[in-house]
Amino acid sequence: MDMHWSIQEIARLTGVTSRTLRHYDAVGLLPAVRVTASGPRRYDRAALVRLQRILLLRDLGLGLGDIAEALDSEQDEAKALRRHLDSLRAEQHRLARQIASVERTIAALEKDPEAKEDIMAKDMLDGFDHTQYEQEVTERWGRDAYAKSDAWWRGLGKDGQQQWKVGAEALGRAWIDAAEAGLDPASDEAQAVAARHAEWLSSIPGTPGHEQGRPDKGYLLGLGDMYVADDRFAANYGGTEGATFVRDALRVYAERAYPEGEA
Amino acid sequence: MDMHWSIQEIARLTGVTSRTLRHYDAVGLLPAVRVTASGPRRYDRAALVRLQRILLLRDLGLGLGDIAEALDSEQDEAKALRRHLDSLRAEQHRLARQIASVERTIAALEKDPEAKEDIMAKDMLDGFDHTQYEQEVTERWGRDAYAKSDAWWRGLGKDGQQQWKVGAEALGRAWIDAAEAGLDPASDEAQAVAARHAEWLSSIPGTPGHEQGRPDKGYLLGLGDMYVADDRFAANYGGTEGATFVRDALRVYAERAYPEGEA
DNA sequence: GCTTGAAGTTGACGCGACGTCAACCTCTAC
DNA sequence: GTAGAGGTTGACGTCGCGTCAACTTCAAGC
Repeated sequence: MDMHWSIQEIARLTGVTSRTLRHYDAVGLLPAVRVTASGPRRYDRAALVRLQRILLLRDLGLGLGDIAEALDSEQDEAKALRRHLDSLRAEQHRLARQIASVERTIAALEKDPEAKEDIMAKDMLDGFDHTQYEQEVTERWGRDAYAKSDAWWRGLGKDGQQQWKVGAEALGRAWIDAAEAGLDPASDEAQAVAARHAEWLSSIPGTPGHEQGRPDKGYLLGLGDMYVADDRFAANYGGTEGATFVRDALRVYAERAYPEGEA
Repeated sequence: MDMHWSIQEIARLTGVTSRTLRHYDAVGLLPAVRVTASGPRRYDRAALVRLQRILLLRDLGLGLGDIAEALDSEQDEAKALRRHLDSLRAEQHRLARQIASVERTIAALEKDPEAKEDIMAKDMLDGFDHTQYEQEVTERWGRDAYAKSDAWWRGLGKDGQQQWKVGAEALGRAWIDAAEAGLDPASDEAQAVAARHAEWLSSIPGTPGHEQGRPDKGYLLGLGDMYVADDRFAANYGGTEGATFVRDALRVYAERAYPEGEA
């Protein structure tokens, strides 16, 4: 009645490779008994039972670290499994959103094959009329602001205009990602995007606050409302709900970045 | 009108880190222009456009290698995206199955908390009555086969019996995984499990074919049918449909492993 | 001229769970 | 003696960068 098995016997028995067993030994997940320091590994019945539990949890998708925790801290496999389940569900939602995005992109490519350049990397130098926003900007920030802004725009030149638009695009993607991920507008991730947004705005000459190196608080809040209210702006942030997320995040950012008494 | 930007400008513009840009340069995905070999990297408008396409595809979940292929081989972004979509869907199904498994395991743990040992690592030395299969084995393979088998079983001893059961468990998991993955019973993966199954069977003294080092062809096929017909056996392979998968895979294996004329 | 700072450069390690050599030892069988 | 089976210990590769570390270069302020 043998009291132990060789590494190959365990491997054949359980269907894992001997390399895997050596790895589990190396990381301490399944220590093997050794006669001499550098002699063959031997496994006893207790090891075999432990390996079975390891494999069960591994099949359920847990990482080796989590498996070690669950097995060693005794009594909370269920807790570990529930936590794991949450992360699996989150991953599934992420996948679902990604699949939807890929489908939309494919559909757009198929609908208008010639639009590839537009979709894949809109040059945006054509088809974008900066002046279409004249009324909004003028009404909200005064004729002077628009005049400065338009002069700024024409003064940028081709490269500068593209630079501005690329920044807007990148921010749009970042906002959409954050909103679709279901983040809290007050979360660190969302606030980091808000900070990028503010920095980007203040880099534009002619915008209120440009001289101060950071956007005017009222301007920031007003922009947020405008994104939500106007579909043309909202489209840049994934529609009205995306724009709402942007507005909320900007509000939180404004409250934090401009303490009491500041304009 | 500047014709190029520094690495930091591109980073701020697009929201990626400079480390990422260096990486893309290093792997050739987005080569930068350099004045001297070890001087600063410079990016022009073409690079900026390429980077936008890279980021779009990256957001859709493609790997850098796939992105490089899609961008360089021109004209088949849609093809690359469709292939990617397939893998995303496969991953989603895998996740769904895994979630279901975790849920079942949690439910089992909650329903009977004391069954933890049974579920997590059934010792199986208790509660498993080898003799309950006497009738089936006897009827199908003759009283002599059962007598030899039973003598073998009792002769195994505690360790040997556990060894046998652990092998059966591991095979069960492998079969269930293969069946749930939607594999073809004739696929390489399924046939590899079938080969393990055959090897495991032939290792048992008293089974038809043990002396030949490989199971009797008829025995193998008969077992497959028995797994499907008898729920108690089928339970080891995830129910009737799992057992059906096992039977089909074993049939294919038998046809291939025992060419014409062989028994 | 000297210091400091900002921005750039090239390595190199780390992550996760092993697969996959490579080089070597040891025991048994012929 | 030699071949083969089965064991050992490294060490590299995977994927997409994050994160130091150590160094250079350039412009501004003292």
